[in-house]
This record gives sequence, structure tokens and C-alpha cells, in this order.
Amino acid sequence: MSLRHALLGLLSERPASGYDLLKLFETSLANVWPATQSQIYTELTKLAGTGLIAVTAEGPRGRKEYALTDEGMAELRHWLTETRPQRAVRSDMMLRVFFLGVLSPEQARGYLAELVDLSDQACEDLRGLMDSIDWEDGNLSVYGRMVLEYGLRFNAMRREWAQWAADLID
Amino acid sequence: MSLRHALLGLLSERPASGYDLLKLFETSLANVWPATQSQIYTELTKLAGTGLIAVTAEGPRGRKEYALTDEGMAELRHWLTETRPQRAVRSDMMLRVFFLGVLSPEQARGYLAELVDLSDQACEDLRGLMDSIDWEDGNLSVYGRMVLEYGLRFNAMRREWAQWAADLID
DNA sequence: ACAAGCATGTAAAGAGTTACATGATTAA
DNA sequence: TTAATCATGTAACTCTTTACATGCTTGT
Repeated sequence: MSLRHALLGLLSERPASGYDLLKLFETSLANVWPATQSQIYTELTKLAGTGLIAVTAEGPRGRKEYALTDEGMAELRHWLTETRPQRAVRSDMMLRVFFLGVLSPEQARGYLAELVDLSDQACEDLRGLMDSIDWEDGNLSVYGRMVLEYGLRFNAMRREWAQWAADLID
Repeated sequence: MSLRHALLGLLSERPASGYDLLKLFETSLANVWPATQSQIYTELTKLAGTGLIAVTAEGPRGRKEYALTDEGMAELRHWLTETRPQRAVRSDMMLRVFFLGVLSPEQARGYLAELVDLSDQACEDLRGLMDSIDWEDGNLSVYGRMVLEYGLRFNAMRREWAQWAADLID
């Protein structure tokens, strides 16, 4: 259950409201663990119910600011150190490649060319993100940059692969 | 809904039973779109209900062999050509990197070192898979190889990245 | 005779998506 | 005043996981 831990992780940096967290998911976490508004608010309520986070302030428009509790921090550390990461990754994009044989070679090449463009676009978006973020703070700054670098390398790799694969069809 | 299309895709190669498809998911598709036994049997029943596949033979032990219908093939082609692939990918592994700041530098380095090993292991597994598969047939042979090559490149990339990131902590 | 593997199915719970629903505050 | 943004919550549905449940066939 990674969403729970993503929220705990973000709150380990600083207290935040559901809305703040939603914005963080839309930017930094979107490429790693997307979540919807509905999901975030529901999970925050559960998390507060089990005492892993707590409401520390209320603002205008019913804004509720949550902060990590000691139990929440313990759970975050437990997740990071005592549980193995899931290796399973689903990729709709790659699943499609498996079945390109039902299309004409031209169509298959077209799909792979699309993946080249898509990867270029993703790289560009990540570079834009890199410039737009203010990297003032400590932890998320260092490790957030690492994840961004991963995204760039990943997309570069996929681009090269898709190019290679498209050329292979000829 | 990619599971549906993964099943249609596999059946486009040749007729198969739920059990056959389960084995295919455990090997070739495991790294791209994992699915459980329960999910596969349930989806096959639904797919047969809507006429995208049909039972073409029955064997011992209640074995039911399914084959793609014309409507099924049309749906598969429609999915491949008329719908955009989902760019969203969830990675528990990378999510954790975001929050390594709550651990000590030694622990963080340890996690990244683990990712190096994990990527090496995955590469080795893929190479084993490559050797174990009999690449006799047409479509899945060509495109299956492509996906395998992607897996190798992906793990090599991740290995290099994790090594770089671990070194960065010092 | 027995184990391994073949073969299917369902129930319950958890996770994720889409849509609906509401209302306050701020800046132009 | 009005549009944009801030802000939260719930309902319904779909997808995924885990567990339960059953029984046949083949090879040793």
C-alpha cells in the first residue's frame, strides 16, 4: 500500500493540507506514483483515524493541515527499511509492443515512432519541471533530483530502444 | 483495461486455455502486465460473454480452449491503433527514493546498493528467459524479443543510475 | 499409492478511477 | 461581479490481490 507511504513521506518534510498534497502529487510524484484527489482525501482521513498523522491547524475554507505523528514517522521508516520494494511494474506501452504483429509493419513502425516522440516529450517535460521547482529544502531536494535524473535516463533509454526497434522492422 | 487486451493479444497467436494463458503470463508477460489466476479466469468468462472470444474445444479435466473471434480481433486492432497508451507508470522502487532523506546516509546508500543487485538479478533472469523460450513462431517471436531487449536495457539503465546515486551520497 | 501438475471457479477485501456535489476566498 | 483557485467530501464502479475450494490426470 504505497499511497499511504507516499503521503507519510511528503508529510515528513512539512505539514500540509490535502490540497497541498494533491498539488505535490500532480508535480513531483506524478511520474512515480500518480494519485487522484478522491484517493488522497480518503486516505488522509484513514491515516488520521489510525493516528499516523494528525490535524495540527485549520485554515480558511475548511482547510485542514496535517502533520506526521511519531507513529507515522516510525511507520515510514519501517516501510523504507523493513519491507522489500515491489519489482512488478505494469506498462501498457510495452504490452502493446508484444502484439504489434497483428498490425502491418508500417503501423507497427508508426507505433514505435510515436514512442520516440513520447519519450522526447517526457524528457522535455522533466527538464521543465527541473527548472520550475525551487530546490531550497534539504531532503526532497537531494533525493527528488535523483528521481528526476532517473526519469531523464529512463526516457533517453526508451527513446533509443524505440528507435532501434523501429529500424529493426525494415 | 489492458488485461482484456493482453488476453486478446495472446489468443491472436493461437487458441489457448485459461491455464495456458496463466503460464504465458507467468513467463513472458510477467514483466509487463502481471495478472493472477483469479483475474485471468474471471476475465476469460466475461470476454466469452461479450463474444470477443469463444470456446472452440473442450479437453480433459474440464479444460476449455478459447479462440479469438472476428470481433475480438477487431477490438484488439482498435486498441492498438485507435487508443493512446497510458504514460502513467507506478514504481514503488522509485517512490522510496524520494523519501530516503528520513534514513541515515548509510541506510540510503544501502537501499541504492540493493537496487543495483536487484537490477543485476533481473537482467540475469531475463537472459535465462531468453534462452529458455523456443522462438519458433512468427509474431510473438519478433516482438517478444523486442520487449525482452527493452527489459535488458531498462535494467542496465537502472543499475547505472543506482550506482551513480549511491556514489552521490558520499 | 502418491506427488506433481493440470484445470477451473468464486468470495471478499483492498486499491484506484470517474463523477458528482458543495462552498469559500481572492484577485482582476 | 465574476472567474479562478482553494478546499473538502462521497458514491459508484472497475481492477487487482489473496484466499478458499474442488477435482482430474499423468508419471514414478
